[in-house]
Amino acid sequence: MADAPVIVWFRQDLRLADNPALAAALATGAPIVPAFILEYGDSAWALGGASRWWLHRSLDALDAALRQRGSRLVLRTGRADDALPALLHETGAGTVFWNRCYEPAAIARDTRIKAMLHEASIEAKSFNAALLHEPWTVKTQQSEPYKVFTPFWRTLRVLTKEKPLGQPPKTLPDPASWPRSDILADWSLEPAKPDWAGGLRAVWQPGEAGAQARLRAFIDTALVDYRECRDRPDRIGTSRLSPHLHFGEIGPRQIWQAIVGRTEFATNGGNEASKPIDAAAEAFLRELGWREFTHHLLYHWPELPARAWKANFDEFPWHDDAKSLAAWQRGLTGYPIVDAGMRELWQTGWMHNRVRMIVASFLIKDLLIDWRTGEKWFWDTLVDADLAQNAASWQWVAGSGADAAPYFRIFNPVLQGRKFDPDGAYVRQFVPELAHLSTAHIHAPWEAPEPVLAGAGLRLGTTYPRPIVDHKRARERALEAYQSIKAGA
DNA sequence: TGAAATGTTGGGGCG
DNA sequence: ACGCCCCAACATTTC
Repeated sequence: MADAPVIVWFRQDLRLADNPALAAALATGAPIVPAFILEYGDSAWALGGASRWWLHRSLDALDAALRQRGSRLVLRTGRADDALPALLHETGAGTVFWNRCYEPAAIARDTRIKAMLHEASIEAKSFNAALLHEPWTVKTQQSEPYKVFTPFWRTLRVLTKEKPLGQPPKTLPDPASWPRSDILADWSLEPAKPDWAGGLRAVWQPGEAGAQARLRAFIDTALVDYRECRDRPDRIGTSRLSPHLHFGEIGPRQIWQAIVGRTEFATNGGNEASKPIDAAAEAFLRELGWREFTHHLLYHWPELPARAWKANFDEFPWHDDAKSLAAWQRGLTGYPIVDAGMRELWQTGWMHNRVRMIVASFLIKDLLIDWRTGEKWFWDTLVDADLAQNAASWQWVAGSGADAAPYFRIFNPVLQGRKFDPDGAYVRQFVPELAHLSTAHIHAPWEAPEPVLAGAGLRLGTTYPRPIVDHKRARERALEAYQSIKAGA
């Protein structure tokens, strides 16, 4: 059986370095058949449009990287329950390795498949490539999953020592013959008519090389100022690693190691400059901690994407307001910082985190629209759409989630704009019709005198909308609505 | 990982 | 000089 290959089933681990399933396959010395199975979306959380685009590019990149090592990526479609056994049969493989996914549907699928394979005397082993720690291993002293971030983080900080695995060898052992593979282009993951992905292509380089480049660029340029600039959408102050992380083009252990390694290097220098790097590194790793926290939450509360974590929010009197929803989605609310964010999302498949909080607060609290509506829109439009992150973050803003923002925390879009986009550069970039408005009025154009508007080539209600709600009144309305469910808290 | 309302203080104008 | 009022500026509390 020396020639019987091992199948490495790629899923959300589209990388070669620090890939435990691939490393385990290599350790067997057997030929390796790397495979990816595209499952038809039959759930509420089928791949969104932006994710499909990214996946195409990422699979293409993975295939290219494998081909540089004398291997290739075998593509199949259909239910994994059928496609995987078929591939095992065709290749004569008796072993399949994969890295775990932690979404409820994926856990159910993998559990089912593993049992089926064991039944058929096929060796099936899974590994952890996606998280710093397995969700079932991080617990409070009472042996409960953490519900509050800060104590979770304290524990995680101490627990995390693991180093990433290195690069695979220059050549992967290939099978005597390659099984049939689909043609990636036939999957139609990329948009064609119309091709709306131009803005995405301009910003992103999906794949492992792109992920590594982002990480290096972040550490070299933005990390020092991370604490000061992370909330500034007008700067490149964040890592922008989220889509790479979601697809597993880079793993959290690799990022952790790169940041900590960089810190030690700076500290050894013994100069003053090492201090801010330490603080910055800590602040950034904390965000990696939030990612970990949300994935653990979803593991322990599989209902997180669909139902309020705090049950009293089930009775919240949400508004069904198609017109306002459409204005929000298109970036036509009349609040420049909100509109800039929604248009950045539409154009680039991504939105700065600070602005995500602002637009989410606006949808939930100013428009009183159900957080699940926003969750679905983000799911379809974000290149980093991630079930755990998306669900936990929307519930965080709504106030219904674990360790969530208190319900009365309502963002004022004008103040948020002035504070985090002080020069209006972000608004001007994504809301070009406001480009010539002075900084003094850029976040509240309706307060500008008529001559100022005219001078900027603006006609409110025509070239740019008036605010679709009055924030002051919307805030009062939201507080009343929240009051109505408070009794059940 | 807010914002608004309310409370307190202290400087300066003014009778 | 003194008390009174006004109102920033800052602090606290409330939502």
